[in-house]
Amino acid sequence: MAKVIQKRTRETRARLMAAAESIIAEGGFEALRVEEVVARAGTAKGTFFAHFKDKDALMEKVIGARIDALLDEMAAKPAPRSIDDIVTALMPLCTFMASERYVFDLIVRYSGVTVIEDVGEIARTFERQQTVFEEWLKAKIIRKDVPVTILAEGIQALYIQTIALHFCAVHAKPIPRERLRIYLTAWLTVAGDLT
Amino acid sequence: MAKVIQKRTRETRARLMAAAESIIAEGGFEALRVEEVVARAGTAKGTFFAHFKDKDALMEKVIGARIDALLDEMAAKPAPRSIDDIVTALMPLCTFMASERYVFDLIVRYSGVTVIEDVGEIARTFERQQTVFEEWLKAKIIRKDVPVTILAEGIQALYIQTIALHFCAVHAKPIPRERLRIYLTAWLTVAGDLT
Amino acid sequence: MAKVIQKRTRETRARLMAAAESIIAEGGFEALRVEEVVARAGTAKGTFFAHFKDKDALMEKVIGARIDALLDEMAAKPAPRSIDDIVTALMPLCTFMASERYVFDLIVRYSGVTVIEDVGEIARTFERQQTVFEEWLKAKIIRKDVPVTILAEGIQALYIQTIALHFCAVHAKPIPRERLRIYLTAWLTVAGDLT
Amino acid sequence: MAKVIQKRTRETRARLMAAAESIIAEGGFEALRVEEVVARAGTAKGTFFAHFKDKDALMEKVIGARIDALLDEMAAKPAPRSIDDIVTALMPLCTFMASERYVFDLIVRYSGVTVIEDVGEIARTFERQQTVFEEWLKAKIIRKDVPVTILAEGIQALYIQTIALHFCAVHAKPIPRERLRIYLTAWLTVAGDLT
DNA sequence: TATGAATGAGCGTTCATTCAT
DNA sequence: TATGAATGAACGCTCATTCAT
Repeated sequence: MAKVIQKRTRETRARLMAAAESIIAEGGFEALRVEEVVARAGTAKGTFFAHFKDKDALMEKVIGARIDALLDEMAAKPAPRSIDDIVTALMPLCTFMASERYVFDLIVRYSGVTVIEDVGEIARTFERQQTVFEEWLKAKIIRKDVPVTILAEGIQALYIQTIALHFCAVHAKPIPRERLRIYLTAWLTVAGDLT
Repeated sequence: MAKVIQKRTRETRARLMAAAESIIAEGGFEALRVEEVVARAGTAKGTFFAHFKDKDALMEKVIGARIDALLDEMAAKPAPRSIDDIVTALMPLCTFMASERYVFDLIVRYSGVTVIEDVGEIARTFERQQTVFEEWLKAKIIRKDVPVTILAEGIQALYIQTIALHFCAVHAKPIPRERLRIYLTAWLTVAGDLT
Repeated sequence: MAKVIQKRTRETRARLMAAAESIIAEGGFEALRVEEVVARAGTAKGTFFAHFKDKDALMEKVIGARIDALLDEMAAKPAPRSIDDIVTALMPLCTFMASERYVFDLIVRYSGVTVIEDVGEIARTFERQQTVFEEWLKAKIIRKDVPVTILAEGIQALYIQTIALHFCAVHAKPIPRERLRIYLTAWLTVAGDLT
Repeated sequence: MAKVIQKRTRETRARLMAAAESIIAEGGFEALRVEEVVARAGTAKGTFFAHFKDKDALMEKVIGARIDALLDEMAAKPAPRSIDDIVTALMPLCTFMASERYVFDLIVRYSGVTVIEDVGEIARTFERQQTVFEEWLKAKIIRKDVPVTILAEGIQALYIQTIALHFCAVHAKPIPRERLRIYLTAWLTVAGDLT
């Protein structure tokens, strides 16, 4: 009995998510309006807020799913063997995060756990990123004088810095992978050649 | 005659700034409302926007002044001689930037130059930071395999990451200077001892 | 200068009121929607709430105006000379107040002054009613053993009771003036003949 | 078997009523939420509406029970022998009805019979009130020129008016029994002395 | 009977920003 | 420069009631 109800709930939520996805596909994340979501999902507005605390909670779910998909791909491929490989491996993630200022801001805002019991979707993906990065760093090429955990956190700091600077500049697309390469070379090696 | 008008203008602007400062002193940056500012300054709302392009422009002015004051202190002291000294020197800046989520977000958003001709207050202080950091790095202790400019940018990336993680955690004050020290040790030396 | 602005304000408010009146004329008070008012007035929603605390405040204004108009008529005619005359004179007011359950409830709720400094429109008309009633009662026909003020308050109590009972019964229109006549005969004379 | 089910039904209903009573005891009638009632009763929302037509039906039950208890006390005492006695006898009822604006409004709304077949709890107590008042009025002190039924209705009108005015004023507790005394003196005697 | 997810329609709010005077 | 009424677009909320299971 309880299971049946859960099913209906899941279906409604799925309809809401699908509606959100279609809106985002058409006009981007920033253009998403709650009113439009419920209209497309064919539900009442109250239903939306019964499923998601607020609009941001939905955004977290959608963005979290996207990042998860990217991390799946990253984890599926063989670990990068060089700094350049790492940069290449990071690019899809960077590209997504830099796709919209709105998305970047939202990710940065929710990238951490505010209260332990209540880990948000995005925060969860950031923890997963750490795992993926650490896996990469077990390869031989990397400096050994710094714990892998710290190196992984640094990768995050440096790719986020790269995106931040990208938004600051006069929006020169694409993401400047050269800057990211320089950062990571310096960060991950002890005698990097920076040409 | 022109001078008289300029004087009145300056006075109005000063009243607006003073009103803003007093509101911030009482309730923090986030609580500042334009409505409240003009009420305290005894001007009309329109007057506010005749003096500041928008609310953020006022915020930039106030925050820029604060950072400038901190940079003045940093520049006045002798250059730090060790990683630990650098961390210590960075703490006041980190503390201010971590004082409010709102302040941190705003600084990050405006830390870069969007359009060359229109360098904002905060962006200007970030350029000044680069100069200060580069000055520090001319001391002997630092790795030589990476250009000073890149190292300075990395310092920024890493102290910002430290603050970001600080906001994520369950707000364990004070700013975890230990994390910052580890980051900078790894970043600035080629064979740091991290014990 | 201030006068010019006041003029614009007055015009906007007039447009809002006119829009409200037209909606009420078409569908009654209960059917009034704020959204529809601002749509017809051609103003923003924010403007509505800048002029009226809430929807009820607008209702008070409109209903207050209606009652004032009725009181104007009542005051313009010669004072009633008999109980029957009084009943007749009261009927337009009763009819309006009984026109919609929504209107009656709203009038009853706002008929008093909650805070001295903030006399609402409807409360004001109730004070005016007292004056009108007292004027009537100066005629000869009325009992002299009770102060006019008390008698006037009683008239209010009894016509409201009449309307309340009217709503309770299975909505037999029109307002049962017979019941009101009996009440007032008993209230205003010392030896009324009740047939 | 049927009996067993009836027992469970009765128990559920009792739990709902008890939950409602405890909420009212803590925060008053107005603060009662169906959500909270079912939460405390440990039932589902649907169950509530299987037992009570709507929220008002529950309110009627609770308020009706309170008024009945007051009427029991009134009926148990000897009939009042003077206007002052009547006022005294009415005070508990007035006090309860004036305890909350919400209660007063709800009672006024349901005090009459809307459809003959469906006499609500509150309407029933109002009919009972008539009987009690009429019983009182059979005593000698009262005017004889008006039928007892009308006098009883008038008592209702006037004590309700008293409460209404009480809500209007700046909430001067307690209920102004002096005003009620004046009203009833005028209503029930032919040559009342109001000094 | 019991369940509880879904409904629904409108209200009030927010508050930086604009613009006619 | 100064004024301040007007803008505006969406958000979040309310919460009694319904209905399919």
